[in-house]
Amino acid sequence: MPELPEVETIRQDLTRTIVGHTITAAEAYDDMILVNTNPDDFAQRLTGRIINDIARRGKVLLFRLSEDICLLVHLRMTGRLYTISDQEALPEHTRAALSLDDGQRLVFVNPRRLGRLEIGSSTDLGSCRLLTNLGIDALSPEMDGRALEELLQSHQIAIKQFLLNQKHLAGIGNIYASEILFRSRIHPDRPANSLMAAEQRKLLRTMRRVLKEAIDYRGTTVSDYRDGEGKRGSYQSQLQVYGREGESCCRAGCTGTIVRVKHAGRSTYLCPECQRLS
DNA sequence: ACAATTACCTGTATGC
DNA sequence: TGCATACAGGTAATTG
Repeated sequence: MPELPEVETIRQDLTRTIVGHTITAAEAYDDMILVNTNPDDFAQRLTGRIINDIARRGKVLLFRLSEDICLLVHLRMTGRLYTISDQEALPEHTRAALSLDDGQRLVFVNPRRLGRLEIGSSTDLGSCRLLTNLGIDALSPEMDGRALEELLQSHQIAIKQFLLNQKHLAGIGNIYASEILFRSRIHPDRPANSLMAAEQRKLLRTMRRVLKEAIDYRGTTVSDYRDGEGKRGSYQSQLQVYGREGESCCRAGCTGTIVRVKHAGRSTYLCPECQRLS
């Protein structure tokens, strides 16, 4: 569920609330969500560690702990990561929980069990499974016009699917792919390597603007997403095409109607008037 | 190497 | 109400 803006919002929230604290207990209740570890090892390696800082790469959160331990978290479709009080009952579908020295508890809630927690070494992040095949972060300064052009020119796959592939650039998911292409006025079926230089520049500018705006709005809550305190985001109010099939295009002077199509089984929303194939 | 398809899970909404 | 089906913001594995 969460894409770059949602994961970044959680990172900012948790940086404020849990960095500097010590983990006093760590429990995992579901083997399936663990990568390169098991419940006993999970408890043993995390207990007593101090949370030094929280980083993000694409949709992956990295909790850098004392002793060079790094806890990596990918929320996939329905994962939530937020703090509660250790006086509260664990929420339904809690798959793991970290108790902290100040009475907070960080819970990983994941109904569909597609999310993943991995324990790695801060000095050897390259060997972490959650980071393999991850391209440059979409908001990194390294993802500039030259880097994007380089990536686009070697692929003729539809631009929608190109944007969703995390090995090209990391962080964009199904909601923001539709929003970014609509605001760039690029048809989602356009081959990646067919974009003109002006379109490439527009795509890059729009991508940065939309992702940053969504972070300012604390992410998009269509259904499951919650921030680091368990609260909803608000960027859903700003969505211009996603989930708006049958509604009128919002662009001034356009009389088009938003349609929904499929790419690799996933919904794509667009305005056929604003986003032409030819 | 690239692209397309399938599989992994479970909760919710929809239609009959 | 019960049941079948479709769908969901993600990625990995498999196949061509």
